[in-house]
Amino acid sequence: MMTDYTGGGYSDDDRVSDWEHGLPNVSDLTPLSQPLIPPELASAFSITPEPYRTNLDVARASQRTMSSLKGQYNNNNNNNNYIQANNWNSSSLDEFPISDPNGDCLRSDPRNSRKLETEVATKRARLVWTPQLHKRFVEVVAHLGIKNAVPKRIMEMMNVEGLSRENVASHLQKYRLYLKRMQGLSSEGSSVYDQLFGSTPVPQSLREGNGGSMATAYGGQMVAMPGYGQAGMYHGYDYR
DNA sequence: GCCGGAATAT
DNA sequence: TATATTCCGG
Repeated sequence: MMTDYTGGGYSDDDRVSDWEHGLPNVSDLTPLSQPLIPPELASAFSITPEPYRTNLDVARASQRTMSSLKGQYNNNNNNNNYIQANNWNSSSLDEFPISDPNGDCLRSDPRNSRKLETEVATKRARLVWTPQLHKRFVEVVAHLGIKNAVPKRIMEMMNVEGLSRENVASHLQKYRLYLKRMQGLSSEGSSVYDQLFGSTPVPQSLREGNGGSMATAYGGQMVAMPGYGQAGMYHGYDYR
């Protein structure tokens, strides 16, 4: 793909920069959501008007384009649309409640800022549950106890900017599945899974709840979600 | 209308 | 598979 007419230190990058420099400014462009032919004009000339597109329509279309391009070239820059929390300072359970919205948290990472928020109604970027976030999640669930560990409460107590109730609900669903699965697999003693993945104990408060009635809801077994073990390694990154 | 949870979609 | 979205009760 790289051609060989790069000479005299004029690299491809330079050429791209020059090319980019000649591109029109964003403000010079007509928004895609705006029809090229005004509806009145279209009807006057018996032209079928373009379908109305909202900014959201445009955003989705462009997202489809980008993801199809991404799939086509399968490059390694695949985390551009993803939220990652790499610098989450986790804190232990006894430090609750945590109220540090401006700390080193989820959206403080530049990659987490939503693009073109004001210009286009973008869909929220897909959340990545890093080990830090997951740890926080588990701590909060433990703190709340099973009765109160519902998405909204968890979300509030996690106190992570931009984290939605839906994010939490989805993760909670999976977490419960793991708890149930582990319970089944290791009816007594430690299972193979514990040795394979390392294990995160089901927090005591999760078993106690507030009323203390739900003693064996999950059997008091050791449970871990794969990928969130204590080793601190996830997707090849060392988060410790 | 809000919410939680399961089912389903991407 | 991980996460998002939809669906259905309460």
